[in-house]
Amino acid sequence: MSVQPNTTIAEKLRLKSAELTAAEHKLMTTLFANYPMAGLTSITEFAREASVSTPSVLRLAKKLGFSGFPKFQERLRTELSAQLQNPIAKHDRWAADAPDTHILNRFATAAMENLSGSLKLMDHRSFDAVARLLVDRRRNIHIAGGRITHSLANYLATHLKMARPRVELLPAIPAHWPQTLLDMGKNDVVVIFDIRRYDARMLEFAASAKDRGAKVVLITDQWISPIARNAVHTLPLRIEAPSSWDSNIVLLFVAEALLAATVNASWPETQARIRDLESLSDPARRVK
Amino acid sequence: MSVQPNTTIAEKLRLKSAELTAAEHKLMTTLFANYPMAGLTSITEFAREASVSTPSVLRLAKKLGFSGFPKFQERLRTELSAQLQNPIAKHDRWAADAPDTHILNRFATAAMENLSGSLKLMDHRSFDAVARLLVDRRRNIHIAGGRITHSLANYLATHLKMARPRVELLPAIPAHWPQTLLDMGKNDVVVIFDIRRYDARMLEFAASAKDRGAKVVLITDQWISPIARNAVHTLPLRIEAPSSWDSNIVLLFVAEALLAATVNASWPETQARIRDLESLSDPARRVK
DNA sequence: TAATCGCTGTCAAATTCGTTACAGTGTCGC
DNA sequence: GCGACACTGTAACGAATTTGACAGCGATTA
Repeated sequence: MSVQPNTTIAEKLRLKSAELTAAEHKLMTTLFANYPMAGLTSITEFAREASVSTPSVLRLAKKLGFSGFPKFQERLRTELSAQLQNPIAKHDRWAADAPDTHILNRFATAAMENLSGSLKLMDHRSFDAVARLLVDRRRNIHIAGGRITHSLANYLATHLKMARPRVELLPAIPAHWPQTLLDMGKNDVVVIFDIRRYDARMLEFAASAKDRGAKVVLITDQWISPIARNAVHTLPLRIEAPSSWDSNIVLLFVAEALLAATVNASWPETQARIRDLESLSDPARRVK
Repeated sequence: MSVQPNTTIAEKLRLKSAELTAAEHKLMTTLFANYPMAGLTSITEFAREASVSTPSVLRLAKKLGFSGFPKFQERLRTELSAQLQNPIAKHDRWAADAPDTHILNRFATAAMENLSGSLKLMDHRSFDAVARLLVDRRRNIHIAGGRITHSLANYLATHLKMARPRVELLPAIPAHWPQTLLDMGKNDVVVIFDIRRYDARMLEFAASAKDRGAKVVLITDQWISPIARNAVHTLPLRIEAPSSWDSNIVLLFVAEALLAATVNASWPETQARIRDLESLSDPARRVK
């Protein structure tokens, strides 16, 4: 049996520590003193830190089964980034008694990773700035989505309409967009969902909206839609999924978080508005 | 005033993000996607990872105030080892430098809990059974949602239509439902999203559908809609959120997972269908 | 005591990396 | 339109790294 591919370098070193030479022991202790950062500098520095020669480092790397020092370093990096990943990903069994390979579990893992990845990617200041735009009741809000994301735009629009006036969903059909552009000015905010493959017509729409003074807010994926050039705020998200499509869960996450932030920021008005809405849809008031 | 020695590279990037060029933005998102490990490889690899040229990396490093790439890297390493020493910083994996009380973090925590809670609640055998119904191309699929969940029903319907024929979204307006019921028989499947406050008319609709022999699939919350009495499969989910509304993220999660399961189970046909669809929407084929 | 063996460092070749200079590309303002 | 400008990639250079070859050193054994 040869080297286990999944054992960490620390474990390998401990296992082999009996067979290590003096210089190699020095390297080991140096590495453990500041694991694994000590091994992430150049081979020269690592050697100097341990007061041995560079070839000794190389020999150690080879003894552990690596073809060279860069490979050794690559493994250290991989280990570390795995360790830095959200510990939640180390799930203690998701769906009860379903195997880890079950689509539910694979999707759940992907969703968690997308979520934590998106939070790292996103700037919370931009998020707050967008929320402020949505709270401002003097502004007209337009929500737009492409072929895939139109339902999400719809979701955001539906809920935002409950919280405040002057919210419109951009029609799904591009032929109807000019009517919306017609009245657009610097009091308007356009929230656009655009993920790959990016929609060329949506880009034109965003450019026109910007030309007319509207503020464009873009919610996109990690590869960033070209609309970003026309946007005042861009929220990039991770959307990878174990399927032939991307996952739009994080888009909904951001939509809901924006809604919550908007509602929180103007709770008294919103509460009154919702009461009003409910009384209007109360059957007791309807004509029999 | 010059560069603050104690600001992290992440903060610097966020502060300067407005002044960054397109290539630099790519680098930033790449770095954040795997922070800070992505920056600890060679300048060449980092550039390739972000699909930009090596000089662009160098320019970014200089823009942030470093004399060269190695200095930039050194800072990343210093940050990382500081973070590794200090276990409190381990929480920084979520929204960078935003407080734990920030709505983004609170919402993310809720989403994660809802997700893992839902997986425990749900029976994966029911899930598989639902997926099998959706795969069967002889059946007619109807997707229905209430006031809040109609966008999600729309999402599922839109995507399912790409994967297979005979998929219809139930209109939002109850007055149109009888037309759908008219032709419903035991070959029909009705997928209903229903979360609290449960929709009385949707319950009537489900009962009628069942009476006519259709199989009703219910996606609901943990308190379980009364429609469950008429459903052959019920998928209960957790939907609590730190806001005045519930969170529908897990509903979308189940919708996407069902889609993925459906597509996986009939990949050859689906793939052919999607190719066909794309050739139809190819502009080159359109009448000029 | 001498010879062998294994370990370690020095040195230099080869490779990779980091950097600079320059040219092409697109964009904005006049 | 048409310069001016900023941005980006290519190419070439110099610098640093990585690696292999070799020789010195010490320990162990005959």
